[in-house]
Order: sequence, then C-alpha cells, then structure tokens
Amino acid sequence: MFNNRIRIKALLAQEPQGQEVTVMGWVRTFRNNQFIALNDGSTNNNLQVVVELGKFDEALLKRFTTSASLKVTGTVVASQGKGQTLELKATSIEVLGDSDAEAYPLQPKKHSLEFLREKAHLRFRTNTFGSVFRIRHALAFAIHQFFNEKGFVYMHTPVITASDAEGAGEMFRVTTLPFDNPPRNEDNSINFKEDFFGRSTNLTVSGQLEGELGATAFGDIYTFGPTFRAENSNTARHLAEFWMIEPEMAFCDLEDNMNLAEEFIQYLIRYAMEHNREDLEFLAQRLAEEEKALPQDKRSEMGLLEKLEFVVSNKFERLTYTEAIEILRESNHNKKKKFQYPITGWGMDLQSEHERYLVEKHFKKPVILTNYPKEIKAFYMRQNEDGKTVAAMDILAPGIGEIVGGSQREERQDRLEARMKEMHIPTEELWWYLDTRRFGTVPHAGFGLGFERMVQFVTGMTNIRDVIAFPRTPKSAEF
RNA sequence: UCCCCUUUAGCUCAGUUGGUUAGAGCAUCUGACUGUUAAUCAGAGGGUCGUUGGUUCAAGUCCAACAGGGGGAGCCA
Repeated sequence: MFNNRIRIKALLAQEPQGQEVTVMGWVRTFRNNQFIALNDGSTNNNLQVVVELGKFDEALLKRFTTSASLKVTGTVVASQGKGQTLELKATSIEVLGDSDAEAYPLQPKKHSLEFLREKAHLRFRTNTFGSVFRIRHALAFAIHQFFNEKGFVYMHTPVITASDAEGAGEMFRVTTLPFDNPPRNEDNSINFKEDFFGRSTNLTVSGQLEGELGATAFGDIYTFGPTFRAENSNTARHLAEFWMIEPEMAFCDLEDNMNLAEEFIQYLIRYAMEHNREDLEFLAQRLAEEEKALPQDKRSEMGLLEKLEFVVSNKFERLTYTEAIEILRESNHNKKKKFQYPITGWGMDLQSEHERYLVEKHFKKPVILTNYPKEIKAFYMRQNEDGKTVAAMDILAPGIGEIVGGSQREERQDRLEARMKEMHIPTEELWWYLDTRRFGTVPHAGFGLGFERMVQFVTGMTNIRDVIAFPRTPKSAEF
C-alpha cells in the first residue's frame, strides 16, 4: 500500500511526542537549506519539515523547489522556532515529482487574482484559492445536509431540454447536425426532425419547470446542478455556466417560501463559520488588506466575519415592491438626483443602483422584496388579487445584489393559461407542465439560488470567476 | 452589447515637455551563511515596450484600428 500518509491538518492538531508519521504534499518554500514548508491542500497551514544539515545528499536538496511533490517520513517534535508548535524531523524524503522552478508560473510571492485567473489550472495551490474551494465544497455539502434534514428529495432535472419557453435567458443549442450543411425543410429552415433528438434542443437554463413536476408528487424537492445561459454578460457576477439550487415545495405560499430561503441562507453561512473557521479568517484578512488600498468611501463597514455573523443573527428586511419604490422616491439620494436612473414611478424595473441603495445604504442588511408588477416578471408567478402584482420575491445581498429569485407559482389552470397567452408562451409545447394544474393542482412555491453568488458572499471574493474552478464567460473557455 | 480605464522583464510597477545603451522591487540562477518563517547578504542572467498602421529628423511616450485584461451598465442567479 502506498498511501499511509496522515493529512497535515490532522497532524497539526496532534501533540508532538516523537511519533513517526508519513506526509505527502507540495513544497511551498524551502528556507535556509533546512526548512521545507510543505502543504497538502488539507489546510492553508504548512507543515515545517526539518532537514538536518549533513543528513541528506546536496543533490537531493536541490530538488526541493516550489511545488515539487514530496513523500516525507520522520518524527513529530515540538518546534524550536516561533512560527509553529510542532515540526517533522525528516528521516527519509522522496521526491515524487520534480518542479522546474524557472518554468513553474506561481512564485513564492503575492500574485494578482487576474494573473491567477490565467493560471486557473494551478491556482488551487495558493492560499486564497485553497480557502475559497474548501469553502465551496463545504457549502455544497451543507446544501444537501440542509434539505436532507428537512425531508426534501434531491431531484436530477435534465441538462438537455427541448423547451425554449422558460424565458430565463438565451440558450446554448445542442445538436449533432453538421453546421456547414444541415438538412433543410422546403422553406429552407433547418429540419430539426433529423437532429439527434428529432427536435431542437438546448442546454437547460433552469430546472424549475421539471422541479414543479417533482414537487407535485414528493411534496418537497430540490435540484442542485449546472445551468447555462448564452447571454453576452460581461460582469463580475455572471457566468455562462453556473450552479443553481432550486427547491420547489407543494402546499406552500410566498411567506413559507421566504421563510425557507432565509433559513437556508443562514444555515449555509453558519455551516461555513463552524467548519471553515481558519479559511474564513484567512479570507477576511486578505479582504481587509485589499480594502486598505481603496478610498475610504469604498471600504465595507464590516469585516467579512462580522458581516457573516450579522447576517445569521438578524432577520432579513421584508418589504413589497410598492414600499420599496416609496422609500426610493422619498430618499434624499433621489431628491438630490444622484440616481443615474431617477425613480419615475410605480411599474418601473429596479436598477442595480436602486437595489444597492436599499440593501447597502437604507437597511444595511439583506432585503427580501415581494409582490412585483406582473409586467416585469415571469409567466408562472401567481397573480395577486390586486390584478397588478405577482407573488414574487427576490433576496438582495450586500455586495452582490440578487442572490435568490423565487415566487409562489400560479396553480390555477385558467389564470396560468390566460397569462401564457398574454405573454406569447406556447401552451402546446408545455402540455406536460400544464398537466400538473389539470390533475390535483396545489398551491406551491420555490426559488433559485445562484451557488456561485452564495460562495462569493461567504468568501468575500468580488469576482464570480474566482469562486468556480474553470469559469465559462463570453470569449473564454480555456482549460 | 454599450461607456470608462489599462497593456513596459516570469510577477507587480516606474519611465519627465517625444531625444544617447528602457529602470526598480520581488521571482529565477550562482555563491556565502546556517533554527529559518515571504530567511538574510553578495553577484548574474532576463525586454520585438500587446499587435498593426500612421505622424515625426527621432516614438515605450503622440494619433487610429484591432486584440487581451479590469471597472461600471444592461440581461439575470
């Protein structure tokens, strides 16, 4: 057996009593021809391996370059140095893989996030990305734990879909037809009957419609999978491929929906605070140092840990779209004409500057906005009795904006079909969706949470490309 | 897709009103030192100044187009 190693995180938690252990990892630095800082990805903390003078061949020492991989066996002793409590006095060191220091792109020094983005295949070996991706893992795990504890069924909705009627965004086409000479109909349009699925297909933009089918059988379901949008979005909070969590609950109204979303977000943050304390502390410090370079008015009022603590211990602010418009209209910010888009009145779509004002200036906490005008929302949202609004809710988070979008669904078949016709949604194509309303329809609701935006919020990373391993954005799909 | 900023050594940057051989710190390499903590000290190598075109006696520096990167907006999660 090759792997008899102990992980460095576990080793660092032990008492040094001269025990013999084997560790494997990558060299971060080699100081003074005597001290190897070894990292194995289990924690940002390195193990100090002591190479006693004269005990090892000079030629071997030359191979302890940055990111060379080592297998080290030795005895665990209390450290004489100041930076660590224990260290490993090496008795044998094997170089598993050499690393040419002149060619290896990551140097033992600070690198910009932009540079590391171009080295996305190696950036996990840095402290920042080590912390970010360990937290990403923890959050993914916590999502399943949360819903499992609540009795939800994890549902795998299809990645390839035939419906293009959801209206959530531009889609990526999936086809096996030859693009230089596709089969044509008589009117010269492309004949998708000859395509692989016998029809036009796309990558999914949302699992919601299928999720509703699950909810109206299991009661409560959630999806957690990749989602694709072919929008030409070039921002720090959009990806062409991202992961989304979409719970869908039968026997549930808008308020139940909001309660679940709020509890869910707080659960995830609390989970990371309990299980990833070290990584969060590292990222908090990184963020604090980064903000020192910013002018006073651009710095956050709270540190990362303070912010997370605040969000888990305070209720989210809930208000209706109508109330939000009133607050914005009466704000000094609006009266002094400081909004690029002035508040023209009820019915307008809120711009991100308006959302940011509500969240970051007015309430200074996450905000749940409800009951938007039906004109600016999707066809499946439940129409309110006022005839003007729908039972929608968006959760806005400081720093990243919309993190959750959800609604109570329109369960009344006549109302739903009428709305679909108004919005030119083809009812024939969605016959299977409408069947849920024909056969035992129930009040139900759900929401979508952008996983990467959640990871951004917890880690404090300002660019979404730094919280997914291999970001897919317009004109960019390296690796 | 639109607006703004940016591109000089492996990385982060400086480079004056256009003017001789384009600099620094870190990294790398060589040597010294040996309980170091981003070790330290000494020395060395390393550049098609994003690309193309233009203005000029002369362009890293001025102008244009294109490309890459960043910030903001729209679309949204």
